[in-house]
Amino acid sequence: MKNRLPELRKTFGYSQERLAAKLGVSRQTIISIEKGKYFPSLPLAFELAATFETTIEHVFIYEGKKEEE
Amino acid sequence: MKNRLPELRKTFGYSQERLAAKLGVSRQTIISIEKGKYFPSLPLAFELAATFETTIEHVFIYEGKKEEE
DNA sequence: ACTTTACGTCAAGGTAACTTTACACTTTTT
DNA sequence: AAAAAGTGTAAAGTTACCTTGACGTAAAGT
Repeated sequence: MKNRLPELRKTFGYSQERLAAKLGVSRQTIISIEKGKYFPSLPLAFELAATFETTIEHVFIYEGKKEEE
Repeated sequence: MKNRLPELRKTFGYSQERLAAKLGVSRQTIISIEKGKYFPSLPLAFELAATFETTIEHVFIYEGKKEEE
């Protein structure tokens, strides 16, 4: 799962801290998601997409679980 | 957070059990998500959207952060 | 009537997402 | 040069997601 968070965040002029505050999560959460440590919850993914005025699919690039069944 | 899971699932002719098997999750998980007990993880949301050949935004309707039930 | 299929609840337990706090490094600003 | 802003790591704790298993009900097939 790749994500365009760092680019989008910079485009919108947010620091990690301000973005975290805007979304109501911790800075650690932003860092961890940007670094791919784990996936955001679906609500947080929606909030992120809304913040950057786009879709979840545009922010997060899901490459598939493993192989298709 | 509403979702169109039951309708989409029926449209594609899946029982809860077969859908769960296809996605590699338990039937409980499908039930809980359909009933709105909790939100799916982002990867699972992607898998669901892919299964129903649409977008996450079409399957799940997010109404904002502060929502009860 | 009985078995199967489908949907649902409840409960105990594990793991992943998220939190808080603290510390370290680099770059920018004063 | 010192402070401030921005990014990063790590540890320990809480909560949300997901699991397995048992059980109940009702509809549809033998």
